[in-house]
Amino acid sequence: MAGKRLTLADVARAAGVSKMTASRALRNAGDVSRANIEKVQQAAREIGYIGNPIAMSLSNQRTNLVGVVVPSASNIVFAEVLAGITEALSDSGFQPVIGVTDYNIDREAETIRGMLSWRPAGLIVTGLDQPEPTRQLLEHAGLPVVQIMDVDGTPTDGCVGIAQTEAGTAMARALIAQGRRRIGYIGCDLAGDTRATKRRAGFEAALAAAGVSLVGTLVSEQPSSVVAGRKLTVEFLSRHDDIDCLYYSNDDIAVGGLFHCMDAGIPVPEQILLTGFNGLDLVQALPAQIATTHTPRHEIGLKAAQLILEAADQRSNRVDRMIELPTRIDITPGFPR
Amino acid sequence: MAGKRLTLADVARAAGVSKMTASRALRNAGDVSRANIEKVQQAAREIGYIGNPIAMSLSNQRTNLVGVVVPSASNIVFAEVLAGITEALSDSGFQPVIGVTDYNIDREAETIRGMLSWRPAGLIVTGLDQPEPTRQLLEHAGLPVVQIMDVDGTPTDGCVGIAQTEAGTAMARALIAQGRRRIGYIGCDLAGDTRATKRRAGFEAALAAAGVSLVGTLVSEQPSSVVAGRKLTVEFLSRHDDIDCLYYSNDDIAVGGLFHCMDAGIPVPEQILLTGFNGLDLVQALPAQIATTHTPRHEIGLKAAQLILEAADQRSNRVDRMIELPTRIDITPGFPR
DNA sequence: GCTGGTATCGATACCGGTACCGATATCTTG
DNA sequence: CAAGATATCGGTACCGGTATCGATACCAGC
Repeated sequence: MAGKRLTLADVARAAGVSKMTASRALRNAGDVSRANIEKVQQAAREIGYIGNPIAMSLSNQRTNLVGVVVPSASNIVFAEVLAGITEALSDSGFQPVIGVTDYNIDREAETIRGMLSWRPAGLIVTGLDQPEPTRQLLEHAGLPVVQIMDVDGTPTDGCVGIAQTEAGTAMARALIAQGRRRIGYIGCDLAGDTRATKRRAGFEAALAAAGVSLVGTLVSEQPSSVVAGRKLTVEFLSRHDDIDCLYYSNDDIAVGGLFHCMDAGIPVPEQILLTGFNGLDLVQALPAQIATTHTPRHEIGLKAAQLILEAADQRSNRVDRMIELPTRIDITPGFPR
Repeated sequence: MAGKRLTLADVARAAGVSKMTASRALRNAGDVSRANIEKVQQAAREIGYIGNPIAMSLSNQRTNLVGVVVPSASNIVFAEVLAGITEALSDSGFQPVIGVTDYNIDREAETIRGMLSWRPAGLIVTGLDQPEPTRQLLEHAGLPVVQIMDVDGTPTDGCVGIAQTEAGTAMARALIAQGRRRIGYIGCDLAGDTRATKRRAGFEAALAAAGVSLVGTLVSEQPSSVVAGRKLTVEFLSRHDDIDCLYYSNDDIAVGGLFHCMDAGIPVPEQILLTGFNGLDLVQALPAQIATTHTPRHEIGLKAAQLILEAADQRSNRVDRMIELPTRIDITPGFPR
């Protein structure tokens, strides 16, 4: 039943050695005879001792925690990034601590501050475009920081992501190559989501370079979802009916758009080519083709965590690496128009 | 710039008081004059002091952490539960620490053990059916534990979820009421996912009570996804063609099934009524109707976290409450057959 | 036998907070 | 004015580990 938790002193007593020797024995820290190592480990096992990471952290000024800051937990994209992070950390002895900001910069600053107070072994933060005070916070944190999702800018330390602006540009070129000219944009570009904004900027720039301008734009401040995408599409089409292509800020809303088109009898992609972003699993199974840009979400999480682990391994407080992962455009030709 | 981190002693020195007085002033712990409270808080603000939760935890034997153990991070269902938990915790001063088990019971035990070593303020664990050793671990953890998703069984402490078996039963009755008789089951029932198994059991039992038995069953050990659902449906239909209804273990694979039916020209729900589980946002936007059971995923997370907060608030180490949340069947009548 | 080296161990001092209790000063009260 | 109450402070001992360094024992070498 136990009263209080067992401490190292209990192990030491059970093994008939000092606390110090017990500590060294359990950590394989040397300066202990083989006989005592076994005696201590045996004793620890028998009484069911579990170390106290809090005391350990206080003592040696570092933890086995990795802070992760994402804007949304329910968005499947970040969920997959988190899965990548957890996978990389799973057998390393490190534990992720997740913070969610809801795309709110104040909450982001607060979350980061809260995490730093725990002196984690490293920090993974979404995005490159924190406001200056937050950036300072990261800069002077004195621990490895990896910013993820994005490489369009200057990271404070490490960085793993994709070229967002370039992704928008590439898709614009691909759509033009498909012969599309009357293109609309529909987005759930939350204020805090600079990635979507960058893609859109790259997209519009490339269109302009080809002498094309957007027929119309519809931007919502709601979080993206299939339902939202469907509604936005209805609204957009009620304003602009002469359209041969729609660029959505992500797959979720593009899929919503597709569902509307299917119900409305609009041939996709023949009449309207729908374009999302991310390359979600879902997209491959759809009963009609939509274009998308595949992004390595899982791998972003994986790499980011690996960078932290490497830095922690060599007791460095910097990562100082920038990793750009490739994206891939997936576009099935519609009938030529 | 800074050399090392600021400590309470620095604040005390700056304010011209003792460590103890500074500590009390910052916590509003009483026994401090109004003048000193302001002097200390002013000093803390000026030098930019951030408390050290590690030292604090070691000292008063409790943390502001809430451990959360889920089987999957990328599954949207758990992502939404996590969102609910983060929401409930967001302004409470508590932080969630998330652990992912990948439906592996060994990893689950290990994860829980790791979390307990941090002495969190509480623990939220997915499922009621941990193996005995793990159950013991929770039982003797000496802190509030809430098991979530499921109320079909005996919780070790608190519990927030839905009646899974009953959900299966209810859907079976609803389908029979719709006139469906030739029913098949398609599931991604991972070994560790006892919820899906319970629903299926309830479903089959209710069918049997109505004198109906499943035409066929196809179960996969892969994680569920839209793509998987589509493939499984193709396989199922190649074996059993005389079907008027399919019960899937969740919405993801049901949607995959729908997509196949749409491509294959099978009228849904007229010829085959498709039935998922969860009531995902996605389902409302589909271009064809599928039936589903709405589950309060977000609210499960919310309530679970609230229970932990309440217990932590009154320094209790138990929750001792069982909350069953309602589900709602959403079924649009197809043409009578 | 004495010296220096190596292996092994434990006492002590932290890490950065908080709980507890005693000390001091001011204020009441009879 | 003595005695007790109240408000406010600080010293000290923890919480449960680890780093450091000195102590001890045993060995080889001369």
